[in-house]
Amino acid sequence: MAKIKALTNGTKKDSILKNAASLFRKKGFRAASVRELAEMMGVEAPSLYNHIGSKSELLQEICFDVAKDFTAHMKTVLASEKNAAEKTAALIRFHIAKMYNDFDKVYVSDNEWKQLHKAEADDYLARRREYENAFAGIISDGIREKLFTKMHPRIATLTILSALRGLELRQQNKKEFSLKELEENMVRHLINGITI
Amino acid sequence: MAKIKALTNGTKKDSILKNAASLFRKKGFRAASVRELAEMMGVEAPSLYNHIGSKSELLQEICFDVAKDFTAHMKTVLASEKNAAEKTAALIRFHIAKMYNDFDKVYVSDNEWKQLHKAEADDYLARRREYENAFAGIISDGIREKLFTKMHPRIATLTILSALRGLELRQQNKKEFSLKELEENMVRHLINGITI
DNA sequence: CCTACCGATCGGTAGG
DNA sequence: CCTACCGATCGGTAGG
Repeated sequence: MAKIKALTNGTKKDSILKNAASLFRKKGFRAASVRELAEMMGVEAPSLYNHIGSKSELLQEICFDVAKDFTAHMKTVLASEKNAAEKTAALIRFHIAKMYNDFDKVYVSDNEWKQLHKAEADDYLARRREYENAFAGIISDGIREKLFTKMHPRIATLTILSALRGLELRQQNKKEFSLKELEENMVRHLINGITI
Repeated sequence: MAKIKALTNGTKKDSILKNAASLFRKKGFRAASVRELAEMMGVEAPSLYNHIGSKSELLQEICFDVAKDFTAHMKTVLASEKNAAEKTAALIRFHIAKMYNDFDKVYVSDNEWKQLHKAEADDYLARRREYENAFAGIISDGIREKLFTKMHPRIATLTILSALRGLELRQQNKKEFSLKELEENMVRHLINGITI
């Protein structure tokens, strides 16, 4: 009765996920069809179901993989000896590098998570809120330590995360500036803007 | 043969557009159905077609209405006597106010324009690029006038516009801070960050 | 991995 | 403004 699931080859599943992230980014999750994804993989649509459970599962794996990375990094930053400004800079750099090196997945996670099924979307949003609260906490520390100017920590958090999440790093941008250049400019801009 | 189109009542069409913007923002354009929109209006789906040409037309009107507003504002700023820092601040304030007062439409325009038909998407993107070029030009002026620090004008533009476009102003945010507070904090953050 | 196929949903039209 | 309905497309399954 139950179909025997092929052993997930690892490489194969990764390849599907990579193509899915690219497709979902370009067209949006709802506009992207499983048939198109199958074509990218060089197989017929039903064949994909030997490797995936559903289209929605692909989005889930993309979103929660990315969320896990950011949450893990936040944990190490919070546990570090850095001061608030250094912590903020480390978080900013991580966002930029992730976006630069793994654009499709991060972009899809940031922009298509609303297409997750309700339970997963709620879970994703909860993690996101937790991340934002931790971020705002660091900003508040910075204000208390007199590193940052007096301001609304939530707004500063919103501003920084908005700038980082909204980054659209097309191929053309990558020709205009390097990752290092992007990092240095953005860190300065976003940190100096709130530094005393 | 040709159906006689009901006179666009104005109020009615505006009401449809408002509901469409709200629906498209919450679910995304592709996931939002004409049937749902009809339900919001209290009619059956086919009845909507006495007021609209197509679902896609609604997205077009939302996106190009918003684009027109931003382009028009850019024109008046460019023609003003302000210096580069003042011009940049004026642009930032306009973005924030628009986002605050017309969240659904601006959000849909920023996040769903990719769902426009190819010709319109290309047109929209071209206008967006023009806007970004004008913005980057002002930043460059600011650097030349020694108001802004030496930096990559494209990256500064990307950072500012990304922060502004990515703003998600839910009801909850509006309780945490006022429009004025948001404006003052963000303008300071994004301008001080590049000011000498 | 494929062929054959299904039920659901969608945008939109005909006709009144 | 409604009822009735259509062609297209979609995610996914059966069965081999």
